[in-house]
Amino acid sequence: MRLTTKGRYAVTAMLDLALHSDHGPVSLSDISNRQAISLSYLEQLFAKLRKQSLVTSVRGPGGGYRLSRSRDEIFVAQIVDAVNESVDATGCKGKSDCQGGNTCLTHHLWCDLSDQIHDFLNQISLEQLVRRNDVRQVAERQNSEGRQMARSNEDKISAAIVG
Amino acid sequence: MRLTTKGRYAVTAMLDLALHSDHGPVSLSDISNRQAISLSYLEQLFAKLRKQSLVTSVRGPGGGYRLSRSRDEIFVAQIVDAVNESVDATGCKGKSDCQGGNTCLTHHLWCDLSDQIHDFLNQISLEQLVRRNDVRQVAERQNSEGRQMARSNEDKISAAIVG
DNA sequence: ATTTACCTGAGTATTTTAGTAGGTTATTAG
DNA sequence: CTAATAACCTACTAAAATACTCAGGTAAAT
Repeated sequence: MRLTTKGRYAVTAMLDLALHSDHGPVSLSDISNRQAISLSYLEQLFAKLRKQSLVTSVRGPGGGYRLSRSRDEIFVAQIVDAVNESVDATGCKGKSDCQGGNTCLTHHLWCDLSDQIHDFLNQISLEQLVRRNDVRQVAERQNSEGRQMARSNEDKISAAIVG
Repeated sequence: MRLTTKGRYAVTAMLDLALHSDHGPVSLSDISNRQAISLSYLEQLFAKLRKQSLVTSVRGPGGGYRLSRSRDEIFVAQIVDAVNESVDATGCKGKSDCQGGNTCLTHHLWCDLSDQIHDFLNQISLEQLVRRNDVRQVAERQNSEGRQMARSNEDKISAAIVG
């Protein structure tokens, strides 16, 4: 179990999806605008999330992504694992031969730690996150900002035309 | 709290130090040989460990590093933090202004997760690690291999001379 | 048909990780 | 004293991961 910014991006995006999934599928460009994550990077992440059956996609106008199951059945650990495909916690690639054919000193140790962190993040569902007060508040603000965002995009376009 | 290979290297090295600290200071080249971590990389790591007062150094022949306090007073979380100087778990640099002056959706979330993982790793001391059976066994093997290592180095030297 | 938006793959920039090289300084064993 | 040892320091480099861009697809709705 590795914990890097990549996993954070994925969890943030999935949480955004969970927050807006009640009105049909959510497009990646919406998530991109709200969470300030580049569209192409989201596409890469969601390709992996889809392969792990965490989301389903709907093509065509009005399409986007949906959670593949209810919010209380999707856990943070699953999301992090989906985007960090190199799940080997030990650096030994699970082969126990990290150091000249033998297990390294902290091999078992890191397996244990990794398991425990994994268990911990596996108890936290999207549902629990959505219920958090701080998340709800930030989400509220982002929703209203979304409309302003549309305006500011027009500003950008006109600025581009003007020079 | 980030969890990468860098932190693992540091914990492995500190554990090696803990295992061999009963006969005076331990040199980085000893650790390098036993744990197969490059000397210069160890130097970088130990510079940080020293700044965080986790180890003390003794210069000159027979010198090396010592744990700054007893093994049951040094915790895995402290080691990981020492080498991952960018301790900001949120990516917002703790300023809560990660997204255009406002907190991002998962800001508080990642702070919480980070705290809990941190608490978890902060309960695990070097003393506990040293007591583990698997660690003792690997350490045993590495100690006997150390003597062989000296031989194989001579082989390398003679090989270099010959060809 | 055309738009929307997913999908794919290739490519780039930045950062982090890991290791090199080449020193200086402090210490000690001989 | 001096030669060896090992910490300490700086700068550089190679490789990998991360974050992002671009240029094209393809599928499904309007």
